[in-house]
Amino acid sequence: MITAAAVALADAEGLDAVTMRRVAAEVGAGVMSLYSYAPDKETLLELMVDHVSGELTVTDPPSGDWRADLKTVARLQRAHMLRHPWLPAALSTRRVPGPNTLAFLEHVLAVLRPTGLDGAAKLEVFAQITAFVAGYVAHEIAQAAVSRSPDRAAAEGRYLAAVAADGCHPELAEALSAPGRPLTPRRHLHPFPQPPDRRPRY
Amino acid sequence: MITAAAVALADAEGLDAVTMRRVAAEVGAGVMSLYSYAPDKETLLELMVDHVSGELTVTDPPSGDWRADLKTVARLQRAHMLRHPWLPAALSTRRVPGPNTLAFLEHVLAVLRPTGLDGAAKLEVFAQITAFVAGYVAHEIAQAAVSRSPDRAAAEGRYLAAVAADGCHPELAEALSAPGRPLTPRRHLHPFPQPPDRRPRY
DNA sequence: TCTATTCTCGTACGATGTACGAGAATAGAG
DNA sequence: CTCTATTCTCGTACATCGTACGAGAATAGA
Repeated sequence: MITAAAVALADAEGLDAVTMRRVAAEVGAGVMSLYSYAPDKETLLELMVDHVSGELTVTDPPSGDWRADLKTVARLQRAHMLRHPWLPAALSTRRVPGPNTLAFLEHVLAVLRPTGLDGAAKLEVFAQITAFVAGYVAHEIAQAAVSRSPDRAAAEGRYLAAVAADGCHPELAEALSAPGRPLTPRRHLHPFPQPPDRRPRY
Repeated sequence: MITAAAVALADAEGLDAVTMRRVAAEVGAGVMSLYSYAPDKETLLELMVDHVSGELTVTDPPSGDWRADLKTVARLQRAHMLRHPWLPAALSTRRVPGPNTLAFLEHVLAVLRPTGLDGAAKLEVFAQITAFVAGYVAHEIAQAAVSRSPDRAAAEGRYLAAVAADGCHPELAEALSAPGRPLTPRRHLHPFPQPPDRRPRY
C-alpha cells in the first residue's frame, strides 16, 4: 500500500523525506503512478494522517465523566503523535477527516454527550483538543531535538543567558536561574524515532 | 527594511508568496543580496515573526489576577494572529525568540508570578498558550477560508452528511443535524469577540 | 486477431532555496 | 590622484520539488 509506505518513510526519516519520488521508489513504481492513487501530494498526506489514525481505537465506552474521558483522549493522542512525530506538522493545515478520524471523532462526541454542548461546539472541542495536543507534542519534540544537539542547546542557552543578564528582563533572568532544571524534557511514553538532524547553522 | 517587506508580502498574499525572489523584487535588490541580511530563509522567517511581535506591546502591568491577565494575553495574541494570518503557520516550527518576543515573554512571566510556578513551568505555560492560540486561530482562518469557497464547503457538507447517514456515526449525525448551524464560522471581527461562554473553572 | 480502452510512467517544465564566483563599489596607502 | 585590496552586490547555475503531458504497454471486447 502506497499510504503505508509513505507513513513508514515519515516515521523513519521525517515528513520532509516524503517526496513523491521517494515514495514511488519505496513502492517500486514510477513517480507518476502515484497520481492514479492520489490526485496530489496534499491528498496523500490526508491519507497518511487518516491511515495512522486507525491506531486510535478506543475500546472502553465513555465513562460518563467527560473530564476524565477527555484526559484519556488527549493522552491517547499524545502517545499517537509521539509515535508519529510528523503528525503535528501534518495536522497543521486543515484536512477533511477520513474514516478513521471520523471513527475517533465519533467516540469523542460520545464522550462529550454529558456536557450538553450543541453539535458545533462539540466539533470545536474536538478540533481544539487535537490542536492543543499537537502543539504540546510539537513543543516536546522540538525540545527533545534541541537537547539532542548539545551545540545548538548551548548556543541558545548562552543567548538567553546574555539576554537575562542585560537587566531589562528580570523575570526571564529569574525564570532561567531558579531551579536546577533549566528546560527539562519530560518523560515520554515510548522512545520515539527522530528524523536526522538538519540545520547545522547557528 | 527587508523584513518589513517580507511581512507586508505575507500579510497581503500569504506565507507562500514569501519567496526569496519575490522579497528581493519587492525590495528592489538581487536575490542573493538577501543572504547578506539573513543566512537562510528560515532565519528570515524568524525575523518576520519577531518583527510583528513588536506590535504586542502591553501597557498595563499585571493586575495580580493571573487568570484575567492570561485571558488578556491570549486575546492580544489572537488579535495579533488574525492581523497576520500567516503567523500560526510560521510559528509551527520552533524558533529562537527575538527581542520583541522576549519583551512579550517578560510580561507574561510577570503575569505568572502570582502562580508560584517555577521558571521552567512558566516558560512552558507561555509556549503552550501561544501554541493554543495559534491552533485556535489557524482553525478560525481555515474555517473562514472554507466558508468563502461555497463549492468546497458544499462538497465537504455533502461528504459529512453522507457519513452521518450511514448509521455508523450516530453522534456525528446528531451533532450535524441538531442546531441550525452545521459548521458555522464564528464572528472574527475586530473588537475581539468572545466565543460562547464555556465552563470556566477547571 | 484486431481494435479500443485503460494503465503505467519517462520526460520535461516551472518553481524553489541557495552555492559560487565574477564584477562593481569602496576603502587605504603611496 | 592612482593603484591595489577589500568588501558588497547579485547573475548564473544546480539540485530538488510537485506535477502536466502524452507515448508506449497492458488489457479488454468484438
